[in-house]
Amino acid sequence: MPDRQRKPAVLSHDFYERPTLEVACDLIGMVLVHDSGAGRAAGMIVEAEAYIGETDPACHAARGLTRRTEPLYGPPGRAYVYFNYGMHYLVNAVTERSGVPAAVLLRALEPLEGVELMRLRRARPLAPAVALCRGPGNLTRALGIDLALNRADLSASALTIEDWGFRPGPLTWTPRVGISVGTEPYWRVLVPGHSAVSGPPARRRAANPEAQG
DNA sequence: CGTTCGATGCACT
DNA sequence: GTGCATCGAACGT
Repeated sequence: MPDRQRKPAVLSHDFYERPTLEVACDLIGMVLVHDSGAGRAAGMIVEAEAYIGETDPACHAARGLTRRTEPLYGPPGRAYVYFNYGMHYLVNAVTERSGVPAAVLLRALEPLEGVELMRLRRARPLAPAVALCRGPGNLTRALGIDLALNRADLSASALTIEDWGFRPGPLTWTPRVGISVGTEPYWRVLVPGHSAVSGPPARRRAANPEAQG
């Protein structure tokens, strides 16, 4: 667990109302917290991806405004949660400003609180703690995030993102993963070498802190 | 170590 | 009917 350097502070809407790539890298080290009836679970964000506008072919807004993509066009600082592959919920933080469809997909967390609750929710409760929130589908499962939290206010709801003072070192940017278009830009940001980052073990080990900033 | 593939349900055309 | 911003088990090497 990284050293905590200050008391938790919930991120305000201003944090999200900025260029999406800035928000994406600044989210690394922040803490996603879900306070539910079942209890509290939280983890530090170690991997994220930016999806930016209707011209980004991998962004859900590439095909325009629909009922599903409506939250992307809404105010920044809200959650955009959707259901994928028939079994996984994925959570994004909406960025930019109203009318500009953009968001940051949260892909992996280092568990900090509620590890036992995460185990109860996960399909593989015996996995090492660091693997409980590795991958975008896994982290929503571990934190109990589903469509009920779509459009939730990330500054004032059961689902928040907070600054606990963690400041990971230099970050690495790579192409986004799991998509068939829009793989050119390096819009995935992560803590290099962190064992909670998604992907095969070889790739996680291969990352080194010198990679890039 | 690597790759392949089934599960599973919904939004959108 | 098609295609997913996935996961992990089951294989092959």
